[in-house]
Amino acid sequence: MPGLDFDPIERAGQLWEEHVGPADSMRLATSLMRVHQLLLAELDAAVKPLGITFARFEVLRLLSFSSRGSLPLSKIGQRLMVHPTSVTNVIDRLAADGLVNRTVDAVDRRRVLASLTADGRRVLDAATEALTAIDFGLRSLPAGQQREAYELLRVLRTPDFEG
Amino acid sequence: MPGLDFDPIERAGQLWEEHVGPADSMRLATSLMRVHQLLLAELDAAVKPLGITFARFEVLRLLSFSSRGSLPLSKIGQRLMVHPTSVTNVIDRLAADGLVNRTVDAVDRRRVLASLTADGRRVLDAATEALTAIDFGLRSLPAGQQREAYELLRVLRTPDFEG
DNA sequence: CCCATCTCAGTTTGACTGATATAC
DNA sequence: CGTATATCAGTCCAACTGAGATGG
Repeated sequence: MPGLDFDPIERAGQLWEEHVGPADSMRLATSLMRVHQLLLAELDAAVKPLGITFARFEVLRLLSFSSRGSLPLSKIGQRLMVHPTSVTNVIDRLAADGLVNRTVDAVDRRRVLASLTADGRRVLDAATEALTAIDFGLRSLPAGQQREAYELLRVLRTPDFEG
Repeated sequence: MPGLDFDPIERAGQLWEEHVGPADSMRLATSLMRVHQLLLAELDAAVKPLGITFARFEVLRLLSFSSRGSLPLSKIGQRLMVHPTSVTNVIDRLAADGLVNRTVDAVDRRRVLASLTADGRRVLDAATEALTAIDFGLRSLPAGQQREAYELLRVLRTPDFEG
């Protein structure tokens, strides 16, 4: 729809080199911002018919992968790198929609455990199908290059896992 | 600070392969979300002492690169891929802080031109220095790999420029 | 007592929708 | 007239800060 006839980030990079200096990091940072925006819009649109966002899909997926079928909110926050109050918020919404249950951990009653409901499982499966069908918004990149990009970006995530 | 002793996205990818199927696109999409979050937090923190966000920095930079020294809001939206109402919003804030001026285009009076003030120029220069000093949050990646990552991500931006 | 866990209230940001005024 | 430009009102989301309640 919009469609410029040139690459605006490439142009910004050229001007940066003329007026400021080396532009590699500025170009990549700007590019990451824009790719994130495009990707998130596409992923959210894909799961919107199911009444969730991509962020909520990630929570449902994490719960489905847990061995006990439930996880304390604090662990969800650690795994998804989400702020404690944000976890409370997203679980609030998922619970209001009947996709997860909240239960107090009998062993440590400070903890609240979240688990998938039957509806949550159904929504997760449908979302998985919808996202797989669009290759997570990345179909323009062959699988090999997806792996290359993943490995490059992985270095930038090392603060997450003492790497 | 948090610091898991494993890579949570790598683990999610392994479980995805066991339970769902090929995980390349899921891993890259999740990785892009997380890298964006880390990077934006660092870039915003770097320019926060100047009273701006990274998004506002991008507007100031774009204005400084324009040949006339001013741009219609519609053009700003096209170049930065920002929604019209978001442009109005960000220019509102920059104008309230005295960093840009708004003037009506004498040639086409539907248009509003934004231009840098002297203060805006000073803030832009300081922000440029602050961001360059931290290599735009990408110092963990050598310049060569920054270019590789940029080229890979560029493919994902082709919807932006009919490429 | 201190610390961990979760929640609540409220702020900031950015992206969006739909409607409107103005000018070409 | 229809179209383009900008704005306004209001929604939604996510991240955050600071404060508090509860339990180990």
